[in-house]
Amino acid sequence: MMDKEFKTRMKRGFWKPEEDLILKNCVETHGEGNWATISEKSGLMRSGKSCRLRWKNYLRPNIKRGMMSEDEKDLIIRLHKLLGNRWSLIAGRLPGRTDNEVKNFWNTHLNKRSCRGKKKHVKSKEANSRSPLGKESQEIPAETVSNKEVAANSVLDSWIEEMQDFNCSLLSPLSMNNVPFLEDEPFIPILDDIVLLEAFTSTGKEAWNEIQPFL
DNA sequence: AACGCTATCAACCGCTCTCGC
DNA sequence: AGCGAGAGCGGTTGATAGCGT
Repeated sequence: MMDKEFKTRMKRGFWKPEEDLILKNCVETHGEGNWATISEKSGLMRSGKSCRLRWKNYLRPNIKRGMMSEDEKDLIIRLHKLLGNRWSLIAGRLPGRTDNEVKNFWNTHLNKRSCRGKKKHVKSKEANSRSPLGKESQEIPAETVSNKEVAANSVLDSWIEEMQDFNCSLLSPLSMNNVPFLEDEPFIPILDDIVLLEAFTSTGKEAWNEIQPFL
């Protein structure tokens, strides 16, 4: 266990390449998950949390860096629609992508769609709020939506429509209170992760066949 | 060229969850 | 069953690169 003094001496901020190397070696030695041990034994003066984050987001094998592909973007939009801000769950569907990366990508590239346009009219510090999630409720003025955005929205809309049709017969046990399945978040955990993946990679009817045994 | 503004992303914070005792 | 410690998650912050004026 770490004492108070040790905690206050913890190093913070950006990681150096040599620190990455030490952490990598330590994870190989002590195993992924023993972050308190790794933090102490590495001598990096980094908290277990910090070590875990660095490993998970940058040093772990098979991390994919760079631009998101169109497929990945599409999947993020779809999954976010269903799961909300459950970044780790969404990232789990994108091989090589981390929750932090997906979250940043959503907040910068995808979520900005909903607040663009307003910036054309309101150029103030308020418009550049550091709280991107708060922009979610803002409306897109029709005249500022580009063709690309229209296309992206139409893909999403068609998918939502498909899912809504599909949900006509897919109601949660709470449907007695007229709560539609997809809007009822507490029901989602009933669906196994793998089944959710299947639901996204197949058509509605196929997904229903996959899900049914679990209900 | 200089300055201010904006976008991006790595990292931290605080809360919740899980597990062992 | 209750408690504490550690791990995990989502929200937020801060540094900085890039762009526009």
